Amino acid sequence: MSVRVRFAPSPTGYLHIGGLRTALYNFLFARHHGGTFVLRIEDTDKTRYVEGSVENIIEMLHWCGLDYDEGPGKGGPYGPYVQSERTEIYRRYARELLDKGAAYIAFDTPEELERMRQRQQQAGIVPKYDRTTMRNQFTLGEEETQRLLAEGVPYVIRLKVPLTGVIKFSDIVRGEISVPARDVDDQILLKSDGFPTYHLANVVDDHLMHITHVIRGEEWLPSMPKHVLLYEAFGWEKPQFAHLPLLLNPDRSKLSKRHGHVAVEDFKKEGYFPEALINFVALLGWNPTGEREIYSLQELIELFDLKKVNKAGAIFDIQKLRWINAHYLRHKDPKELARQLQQYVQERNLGDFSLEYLEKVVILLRERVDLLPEIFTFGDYLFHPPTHFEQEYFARAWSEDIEALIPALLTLLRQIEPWEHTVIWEQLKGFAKQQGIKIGKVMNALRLMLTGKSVGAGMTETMEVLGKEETLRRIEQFVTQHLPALRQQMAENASE
RNA sequence: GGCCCCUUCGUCUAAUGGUUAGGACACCGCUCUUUCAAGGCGGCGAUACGGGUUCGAGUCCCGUAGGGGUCACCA
Repeated sequence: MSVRVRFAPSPTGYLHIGGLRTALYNFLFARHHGGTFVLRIEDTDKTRYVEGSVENIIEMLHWCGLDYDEGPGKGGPYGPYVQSERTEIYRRYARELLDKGAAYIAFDTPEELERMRQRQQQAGIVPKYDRTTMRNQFTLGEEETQRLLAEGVPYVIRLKVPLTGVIKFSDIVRGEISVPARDVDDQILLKSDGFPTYHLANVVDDHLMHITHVIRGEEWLPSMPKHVLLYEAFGWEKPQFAHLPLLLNPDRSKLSKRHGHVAVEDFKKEGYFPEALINFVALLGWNPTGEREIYSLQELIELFDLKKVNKAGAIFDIQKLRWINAHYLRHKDPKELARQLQQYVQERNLGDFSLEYLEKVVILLRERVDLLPEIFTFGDYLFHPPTHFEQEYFARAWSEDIEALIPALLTLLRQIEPWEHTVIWEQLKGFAKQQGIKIGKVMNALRLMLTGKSVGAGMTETMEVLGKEETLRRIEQFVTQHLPALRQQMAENASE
């Protein structure tokens, strides 16, 4: 039987980084085995639905290269793939459970349930639905139940969990697990609004969609006994289960947006590459060798093995993500990067720059930043002449000697041909030697005049990218405009 | 609190019962050098604790401690 897995998010917001990891492992498992990857939307809670989430989930999965084979907008043999369009199915199966005696009807109001929990809490026992004292099929009797139903009194359908015995199941990553039945609650399967809860819908759909492996987050482990009971009540063969370790905040709690963003979309906006995000997230909880850090999606597919998934949760370390992103930044095709950079340029209204120019900018700065858009802050001077000059750097890099050399320097630069960094470098070295000055002093002065800041890419390379004309213009502008202003500032500071 | 899960450097992780417990991020140092990076080289740094099984335990068993998840007409 061929592998069929599903990613089943609920549309309550944006695709979460933890969701992405779950989706990724499902995807990798499916592709590794030549199976099918299904997307199913679990929107059985009308009150939590957020407009646009389905689109966001699909868009982000696509951006990451995790395209599904069956699902909303794509169809497939076991649709519909949106649970709110399948309510009839769940009602039918809930009725089947009723007929089989595996579930029962209950009429308790939310207030009554709340009071029950309070009583239990005060008595020091674990809150759990009490089948023997609440208002349900058993305490009310068949006749009364039918009467209330006929009257249209709201009701729910609950799972009839055995009072004794042990529920056992096995998990691919965690092995054998058993839970005493008395600790399992009589879960509501069908809500009074006619919608199913997760537990019913999930089990029914996984069965109907022929899912062979359920790969989901560890937060679902506690509800496994209920699901096991459901499969047994229906007489269905269970899929195999794999509960993935959680993604954690730095304080080891479940990953949340309290410690930074968690929406995949936010990482995209910040300029992370999907390859980097996938690469990073894949290695959170699984590792093929431990000796390598960089893997393409294709390699991940080839190497993926559910049995090697870790048991312990993993802290989401943004530092390492940045490092991986920086790695991709340094190894991607500069032409492609230039195209991306051009999009950012347009979004930010920074002006008109040719792809040719942007490619040079990328090559110049890619080793100095972790994220492509950081080029705009780190290398702002490549998009407009410097308007701000670091005072501390000015104090260090500027001197009377240097100032006296500017006319000669301009003359030298003007006649440099071709305007290439190796030639510029040789000429400047000769110039420094001839003037009896350290080359470093010349370079620092140039850096100050051309960029305004103390750190940046190689100076002669920067000059080449800027072009001769722009270089000369900036030097002249510095001397005529910025220098007097800087002097004045320095004087003001000194007098304070 | 009940139940369930988990525990190797600060972090992500590797290690058929036999390794000086390996790699990577971060940090530190050196190197390169016109600044800053990148790269190269090196350093720091871990089997939670206590018992047992075994010739031999990170690895198997038990216990303790710590952490997490979950206990809804949410998923």
